[in-house]
Formats: sequence, C-alpha cells, structure tokens
Amino acid sequence: MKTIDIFKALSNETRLSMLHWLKEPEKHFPAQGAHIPKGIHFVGGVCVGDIQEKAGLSQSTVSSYLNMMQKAGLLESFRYGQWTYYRRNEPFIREFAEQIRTEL
Amino acid sequence: MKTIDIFKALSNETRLSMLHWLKEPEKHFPAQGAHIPKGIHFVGGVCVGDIQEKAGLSQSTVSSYLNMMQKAGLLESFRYGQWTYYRRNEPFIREFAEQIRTEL
DNA sequence: TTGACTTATCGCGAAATCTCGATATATAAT
DNA sequence: ATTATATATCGAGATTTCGCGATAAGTCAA
Repeated sequence: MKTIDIFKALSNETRLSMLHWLKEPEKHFPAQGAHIPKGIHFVGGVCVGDIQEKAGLSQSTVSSYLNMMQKAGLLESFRYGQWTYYRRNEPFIREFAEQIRTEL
Repeated sequence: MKTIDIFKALSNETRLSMLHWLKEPEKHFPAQGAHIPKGIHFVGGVCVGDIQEKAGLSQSTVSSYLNMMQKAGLLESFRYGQWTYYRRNEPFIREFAEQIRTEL
C-alpha cells in the first residue's frame, strides 16, 4: 500500500498492459462469469487463465504479477470455486492518480 | 521518455524524495545561485553537491540518479561553470500526472 | 601549467526483479 | 476415493538495479 510499491507494480510492461486490458475487459477477454452463480456480481472481473493467455507469460508469472498488483492496491480479486477473478480497484486508482496530481 | 522509465525513476525512495525536495528548494537546501551570473535565471535549480548532502548517498549515486530522472523527463538541468543545477520539469510532471489520471 | 573543485562515468559486488518449470493447494466432477 | 482443472507457491538461473569507490572530464584560480 506504499506509494513506492505502486510505482514498482507499474514499472513493468506486462503489468501495465494488464491494468489497461482490465479497463475494458469485454474488449480484451472472452466473456466472463460462466462459473459465477447468479446471486453474486463481480462486474469486470477476469479469471487468471484468460489474463495469462493474453499476456503470453507463464501461469506462475501471471499469478504472482496479479498478486503483486493486488497487494499494491491496484487490483481486487474474488474467488469463486476454482476460479479467481481479478478486476481494477477503481476508487484506489482514482485516489492514486489524484495524489500524483497534487503531491508529485 | 517512456512511461515505464518514469515509473522506474519513481520506484526508489531516494529519487522520490529528491523530487519532493525540489518542490520547495528554499525550504530544503541552502540558497542557490551564488555561482550563477545575474544575466541568467534558472529559478529553483539546486546544485548536485547540495542534493547529495541532503540525500546522504555517494556523489556518484546521486549524480546518476539525477541523470536518470532527467532522462525520464522529470528533471531538467543547467550547467554554469563547474556546477550543474537541477530542477523539476514542471510542465512535464503536470502532463504526466494528467496522463495518469486519464489513461491509467 | 598546476592544483583545487564540481560533476560525470566506469567497474564492481550485493541485492532485487524477471520469468520459468515443478509442485502444492483448492475445488469440482465422476 | 480418484481424477481433472484452476490457481498459488516454491526454487532457481538470468537479468537488472542499488550504491559504492576510483577515476575521468570539465572548469576555475593562481
């Protein structure tokens, strides 16, 4: 949650791309939610496997990248069954951007 | 000048501090410009030596950090005589902050 | 020219990051 | 229980970054 950790998370081409892809999930990934029951809504989340395929890196790398971005606060995740869905943490990102604008 | 390079430059405690110190040079450094003749104005610039002392790292490290931040676009420099003065590149930083706000 | 001073560059070992394959864990299906 | 699938974690080699001291390059004063 430290500023440095956010910058570090953003200091990698692949991770930066992931963040951008997740801005428009429906544009960059197959339709999601096939495994999410009706009651639960986690809009905009994409499962790890689809992100991995898009990124073209190994499964382990993508998993740890996503975990790193979540720890930094940029992403949030939701697990349903054997799937983990990730999406952008928009309020956090907005807040961060605002902080950059005023304090950098 | 690539976005990644900016994030990398910001991914270090010392470099981030330097950028903050240079927001209010008169607050963090001795008075500057003793070696700048009247005709030239490079307001807000601080010489490498003063930045080094404040940072508490070696001269070589500080010099290369400053150079790195300049290459990224965050700083600009002006050499007069044997002194090199660095200051924030405010338009660039503002532009970067705006880009973060709209594109991150 | 010589010497003093400021900054930049070079080379290095230590630490961190990148990325992978292998394996572990968790859940689902049979 | 066993098997299959999705994700997380572990260990390792390659690359990058960190920060240093030594040295080079540029400038000024005597």
